[in-house]
Amino acid sequence: MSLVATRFAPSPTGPLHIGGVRTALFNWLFSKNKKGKFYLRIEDTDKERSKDEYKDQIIQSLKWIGIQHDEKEYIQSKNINKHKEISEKLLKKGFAYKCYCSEEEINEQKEKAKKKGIPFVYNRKWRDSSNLEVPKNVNPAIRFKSKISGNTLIKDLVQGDINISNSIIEDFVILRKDGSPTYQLSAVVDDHNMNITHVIRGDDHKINTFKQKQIYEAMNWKLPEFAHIPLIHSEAGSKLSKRDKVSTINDYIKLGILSGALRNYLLRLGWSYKDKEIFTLEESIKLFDLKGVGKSPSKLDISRILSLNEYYIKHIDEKKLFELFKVYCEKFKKGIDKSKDDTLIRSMKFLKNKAKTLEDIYQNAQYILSNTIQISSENLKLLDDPSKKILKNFLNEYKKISKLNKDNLENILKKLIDEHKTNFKGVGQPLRIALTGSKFGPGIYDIILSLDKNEVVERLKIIE
RNA sequence: GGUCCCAUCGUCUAUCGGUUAGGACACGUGGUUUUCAUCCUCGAAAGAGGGGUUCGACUCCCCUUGGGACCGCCA
Repeated sequence: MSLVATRFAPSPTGPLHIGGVRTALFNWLFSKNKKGKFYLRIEDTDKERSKDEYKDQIIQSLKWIGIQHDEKEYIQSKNINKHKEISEKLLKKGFAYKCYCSEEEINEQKEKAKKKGIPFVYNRKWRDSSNLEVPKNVNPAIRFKSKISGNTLIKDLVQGDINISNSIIEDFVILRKDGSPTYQLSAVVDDHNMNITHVIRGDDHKINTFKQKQIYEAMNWKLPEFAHIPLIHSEAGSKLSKRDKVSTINDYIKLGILSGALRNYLLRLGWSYKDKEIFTLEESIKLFDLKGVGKSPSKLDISRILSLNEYYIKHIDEKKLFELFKVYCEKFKKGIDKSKDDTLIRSMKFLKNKAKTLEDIYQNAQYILSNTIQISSENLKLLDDPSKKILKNFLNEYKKISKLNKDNLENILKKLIDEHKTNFKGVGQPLRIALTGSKFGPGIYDIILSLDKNEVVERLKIIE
């Protein structure tokens, strides 16, 4: 079994944030690069906090960004019996023991440790309990018998060699008092059963590797490779929190970010390949490796995301862009009337040139989307009598045209500029305001050409 | 506090002992343009500090400083 297998193992206790998405991406990319498998495992052994809605959110997020897991997602809680079985084995083999300490006792130890300013390590009271009296009516927790002396070395594929003294690893709990397995046990058992070859996860799991390695050794199981990737920091500079405004995929979808852009951004956050900035999905699969992953944490940079998004908006197929736009509007704005579809599809080619996000397209397409044009009092002032006269003349000429194109329009405008002894702005601005209500927006020819002829007439008529 | 990790422009990063330290975003300038943009030109911008090793260090080693992670019967 030399087939590479990676997994992403989130706990459904909250919405997945983009740090997690990046971890999933790296795992997925790594396995696909090696023509291996990528699994999704939902770690729901914390029954109190796990929720189905979060599980769905996680799966949706991954799907949105283009990550597809092999086979059906694994639900960790379904394997609880297997985990318990292993715990039993460890107990029998003498690698684990029953701990009858009460919560109060443990808390007391923690308090003491805190006061002394030393790290809390469980005092291993029940490790060798031959002369202790087992209390009645107390369910024990099962603790793993960690090594007390010596050192352990982990060869991390990203971080390099990490060496720590075994004495700082406490006798961690593998089975709770209520008989349920903890993460340390479940993760190892599942990784082993799933034949995971590479565990790629956030830096914050590094210490767990030293605990988990001991379980592998006790069970005589093959140790997978480990790679701990640096965390993503918020713009403020600390670990990404669920409270950060832009931390979940949905936050970005709401902003009008395209999945390709975010995928590309996340890929380049902590990983690089020479000077290359833009990666198609195929390229990223082909080029991804763990060597390119940096060691230092990186900060989230929204302007970079926006700029990448701008690139993707400009380079995506226009029909496709329209479809995405439509979905975006349905979800976050008002649904688009079918009658506008053709106009919008045609207009994408210039709308996309002034947009960093789908939201920008929405703003610039207002003159198409809404049937009534709102003109602010400030802009209304710009439509003075001379301007109105220009508009009137324009309307007359415009009506006469049988076949509209840019050349025709250009001729009319030139003529008007001449006749009224003004410049392009003198004609263009009133036209834009009358047609769109705004001083800003797409090119005036684009606007006129994108609108139906009678629509243009109607809008100009209103200006009296 | 203990343990571990990290350290190049503001940000993401390239450099695998010898470079005028490169690219991208953001920023500034100039130009094209029909408004806003786009686009193009040019520019400013970095090896945290101190010791070594070496003919030569951003690159290797040590210390300091700074930042981060972990220290749950959460995952």
